[in-house]
Amino acid sequence: MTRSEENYIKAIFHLGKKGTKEVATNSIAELMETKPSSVTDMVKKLSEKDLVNYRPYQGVSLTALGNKMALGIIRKHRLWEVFLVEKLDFSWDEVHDVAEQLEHIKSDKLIDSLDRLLGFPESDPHGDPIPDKNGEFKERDRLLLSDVPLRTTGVCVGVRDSSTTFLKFLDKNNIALGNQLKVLEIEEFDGSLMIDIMGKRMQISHQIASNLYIKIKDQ
Amino acid sequence: MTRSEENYIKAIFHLGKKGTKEVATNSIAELMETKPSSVTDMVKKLSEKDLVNYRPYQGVSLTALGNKMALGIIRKHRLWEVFLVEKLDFSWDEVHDVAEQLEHIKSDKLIDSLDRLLGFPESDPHGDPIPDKNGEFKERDRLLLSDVPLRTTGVCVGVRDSSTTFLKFLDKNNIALGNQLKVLEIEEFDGSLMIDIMGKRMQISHQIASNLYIKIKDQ
DNA sequence: ACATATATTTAGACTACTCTAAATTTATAT
DNA sequence: ATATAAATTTAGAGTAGTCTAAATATATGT
Repeated sequence: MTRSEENYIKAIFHLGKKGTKEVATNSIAELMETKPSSVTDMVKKLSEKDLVNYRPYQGVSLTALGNKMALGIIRKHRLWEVFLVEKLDFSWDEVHDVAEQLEHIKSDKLIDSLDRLLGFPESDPHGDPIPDKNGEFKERDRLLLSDVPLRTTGVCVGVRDSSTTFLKFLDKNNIALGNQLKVLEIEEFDGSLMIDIMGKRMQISHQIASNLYIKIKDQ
Repeated sequence: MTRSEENYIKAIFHLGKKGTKEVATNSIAELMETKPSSVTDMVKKLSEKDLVNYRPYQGVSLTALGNKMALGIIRKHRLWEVFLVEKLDFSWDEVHDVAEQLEHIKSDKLIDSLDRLLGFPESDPHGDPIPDKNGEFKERDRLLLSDVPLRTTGVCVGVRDSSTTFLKFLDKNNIALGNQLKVLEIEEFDGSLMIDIMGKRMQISHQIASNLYIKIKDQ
């Protein structure tokens, strides 16, 4: 696969997970910051290679093979992210661009050794799960903070939005993965929450809560 | 610079070091396994960007800027080689292909952090010097084993040929960087040597000796 | 159901890089 | 010095990926 093909496969994978199975040409174009006509061309090519299912005007989905390829790329991306944070002291908002480049390096030995060096991590710095060598990942039983009931106690395990802006915001407010938190109040009017995080009370908007994953305290 | 431009600059750098300053179109083509006509095209392009000096039919040389770029790429290549060997347990004959890919990753922060992680190494697994951030490298005072006189004592510090075949040969014969050795005999007929390496006597051909660098024992 | 808006595809063109084949320049031999 | 060989460049074409503009298909509102 060329670099460009890999990027399309990855985009289709990400769009395919959330919501419907068939991905629209325009949404791929938007995510990849390219034109719909370019997407059509590439999708035809990927279809010839049996990486996607494509019927004109009906959208695209990954084949089993395409899915496997996507998982391989995501595995590499996320392992490199862990490497950058753990070994090279990158912050979690700095890793994405470099990992976008590193994910295309082709060498099974490299990626398996990297996995070993890092101690076979199960999630990346944003809390997203890392597929293993065979493309399997442990599904995390995590919930959006905005979806849990009052008095819920849990640990912050991931972010849904991993944009620089959001991550920097979390840093500024001392919210990090692994932090304990409890929902103290839910404001009906705007959906904002009063939470206790690591012993400190804090008001957060619905917008924030709906981009933070928590794992509910045992049970 | 595109990946392809970087590869040309690197090739011109390597060819420019050994021997004359002006590099021939054909030699670039041969090294890069491409056609001379492709070289001509690219060289014109690099010339426009002020990375090389080019006069038709007269050969090519790097400009100051081109040289700086080449050193940047070589720095990255060699640092990644050290990483692969030191951190991921690659053997010295396995690193080249992966480093060829990694050398094109663009991120100053990445490469400087990697340098730090590795403890600012001065040479790669083959004994070749690693340029620092400013493109300077400490010139090693090393000599080819085939060029030193009888009874010379020294330490093996590098290889001139870093092909898989040669490196595997050295491994098989337990010759590694850092090994102490002494020249016991020089056979006039074929230039072969009898050496003592780490306490073991061994006969090596002129061909081998002329691809091994040694650093002469203090003095 | 029909007009209109939106999504998607097609057609044709452009850039970067590569190639083959032919033309041109430089080097070499006698 | 001139013929011939070797190296190099030019001309023209091909591939991968992208784009714009136009054509076509699908969705939506009344």
